[in-house]
Amino acid sequence: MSQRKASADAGPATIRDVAERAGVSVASVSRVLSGNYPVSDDLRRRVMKVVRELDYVTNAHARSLAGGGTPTVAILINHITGAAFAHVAKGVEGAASLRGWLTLVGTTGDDPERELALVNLMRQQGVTAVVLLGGAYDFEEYQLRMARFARSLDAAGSHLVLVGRPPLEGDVPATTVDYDNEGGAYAMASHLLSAGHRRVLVLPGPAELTTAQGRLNGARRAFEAYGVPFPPDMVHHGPYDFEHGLRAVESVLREGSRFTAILAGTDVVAAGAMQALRSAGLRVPEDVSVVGYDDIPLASQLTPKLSTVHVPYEEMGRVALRAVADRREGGGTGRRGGDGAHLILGTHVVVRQSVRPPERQG
Amino acid sequence: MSQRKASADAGPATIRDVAERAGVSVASVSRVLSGNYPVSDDLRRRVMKVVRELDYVTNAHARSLAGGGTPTVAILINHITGAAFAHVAKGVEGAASLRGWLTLVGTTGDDPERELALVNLMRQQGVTAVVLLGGAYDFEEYQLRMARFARSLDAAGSHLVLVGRPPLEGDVPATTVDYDNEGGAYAMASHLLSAGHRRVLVLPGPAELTTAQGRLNGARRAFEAYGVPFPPDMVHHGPYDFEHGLRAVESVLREGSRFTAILAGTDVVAAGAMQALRSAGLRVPEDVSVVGYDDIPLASQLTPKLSTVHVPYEEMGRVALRAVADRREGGGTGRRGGDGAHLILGTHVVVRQSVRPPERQG
DNA sequence: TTGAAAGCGATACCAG
DNA sequence: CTGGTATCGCTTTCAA
Repeated sequence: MSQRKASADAGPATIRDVAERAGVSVASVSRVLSGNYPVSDDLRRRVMKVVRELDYVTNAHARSLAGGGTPTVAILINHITGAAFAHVAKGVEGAASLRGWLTLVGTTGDDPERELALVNLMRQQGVTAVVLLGGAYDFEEYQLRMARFARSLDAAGSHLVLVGRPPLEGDVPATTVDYDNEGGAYAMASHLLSAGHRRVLVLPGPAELTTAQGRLNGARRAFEAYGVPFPPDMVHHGPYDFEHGLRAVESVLREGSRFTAILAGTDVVAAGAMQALRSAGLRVPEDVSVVGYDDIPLASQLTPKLSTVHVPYEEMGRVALRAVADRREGGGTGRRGGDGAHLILGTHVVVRQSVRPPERQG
Repeated sequence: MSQRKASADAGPATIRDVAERAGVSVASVSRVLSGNYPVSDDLRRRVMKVVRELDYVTNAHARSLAGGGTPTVAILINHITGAAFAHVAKGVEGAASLRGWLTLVGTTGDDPERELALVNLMRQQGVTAVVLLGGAYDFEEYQLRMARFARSLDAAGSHLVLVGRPPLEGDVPATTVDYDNEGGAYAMASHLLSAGHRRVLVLPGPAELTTAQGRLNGARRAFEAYGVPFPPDMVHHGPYDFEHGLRAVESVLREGSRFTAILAGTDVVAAGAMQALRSAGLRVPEDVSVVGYDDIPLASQLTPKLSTVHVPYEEMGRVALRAVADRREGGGTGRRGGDGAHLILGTHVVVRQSVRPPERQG
């Protein structure tokens, strides 16, 4: 039963296997593989040969434990489907892999319990940063909850990044990457108003979602600036989905309310709204103008092409990763380019073909 | 300067910190936390109290090294955007987190180099399984390449799962989760043919992509079965995107070729095609019938609603994860429910509103 | 330049 | 039930 010395060991090859077979020390193998230490060409050759023979790869866990380790970002999102998420994720993952970082993904399904569990799980994994994506539900404890996450992660040597969410108040170790949500809505609504629209159906999204609130506020401010009334009965909250846009417009049409334009909370909602209008025999933009928000590919694929607010999702992802990467480089007590930092990217209206002055409508 | 014994240690708390502060052994703390060993209520209470005070979480790397460790699946995909991916990912991630597994995501950007690098990276991470997603480019070395991956991963105690890709030939330790791609195309084409269409424009996708090849073959077989000619000039290859659908139809229209229906390789391509038809003043389905493939949400959001082939993407993700999970449970030398296994899920035509007999067209 | 040995943090086996 | 302790695979001083 003394088959322990056999080369047919169980499990993957270890650094020791490589060392023995190459007739060198484990330290040397480690040095060759890390590449951040001077080694003789001969040694390198011998080691690499064995590495190839054994198809050896370093055990990342052991490496992490010992000090080295691949930096890792974790992206936490409510729902993995949804174009906006995909683009932020693309930005994060792209920037991460560019630096040799790993990307983890977890979904919370709108469940605070799961969110907590995931943050802790990521803490266990020793991730370099945790990126929380997408609008947050504006419950009372949001600030406390996030502050707790931030401190927990910070204490574990990790860092919290909020993307597309409201920043944290006070001295909390977290970075926020946001976009000018309200400004975009203000500009979009202004576009409609300046075209002459006065009766506008507003479908901001879920009432409790911070992004929806911001978009609604932006619109309201624009109306005020134009001195145009903003009747509450023209605002219909609901999920950020096609179905909601469809149903909301159907019901408003059924009630007989008059409107010349629709300001949708997202492009997908706008698509649903357009569908409903079409079914009702109404043309866009001849009879009703429609605008969206997000500028996902769908917007330019609709007929007519949808005028909307461009949100730089992918760039937000890149910026988020860069923020934590820089922070890491800068390391130590140097200027901590991130703590409590609030980066805001711009939004802008993309004018396409779904808006027309009401004079020329119906 | 002797603040080393202070509780304000550097870095996160370790199991030893907890043990000391609770006045118990590290072994006991480990037992309480693992929960898979009998401990007294008193001990548990004391330990948990300290755990909360210190906001302690176990170091996943150390745990993995020592034997325990969270099972992890890695999803490798060409491009992270794209609805089909999102749904498979949802299936995998959902099934994974249900079991407490972690999900890693990496993108290859169609680059074989990066694919290799990622597989190795995952091997280092000691992931339980690597899921390769999406059609593969049918180059000569595909089989060899994948076989190599499979063996590498297998030797490292991991497992390769191919989703939506052709299975591996020979005795290779990999699992394939596929769908009846060709069958779906056959059925879809038959649907068009039985409606009376004879001149059909086919936009299968990229010529080198296995999924596109399968869809094209399915269509061809259907035409043969109906004794209808399948002219090469009615087949236009191109990317799986909106733009391609748009351009292809525009150019065919410009050339003056006649057709009464379009068989698109994906729903997105179909959407582009519909856009081009509309621009040309052609109505769907009155003038031209259009069908897609995939059945992503977009399909039912188009006007008219798109008839297409339903592919159970999310279920494929779930099945893929279940396969590796079962394999793991069954463990050891027991029946290895996975090696070389090839699971094929069904597809079916979803009839909506984009097809009409040609007699009633134009 | 290279080798020997001390941890990194947690698990699990072996005593008590 | 609870406490020591060897061990996992690798990195990194400290010597040679």
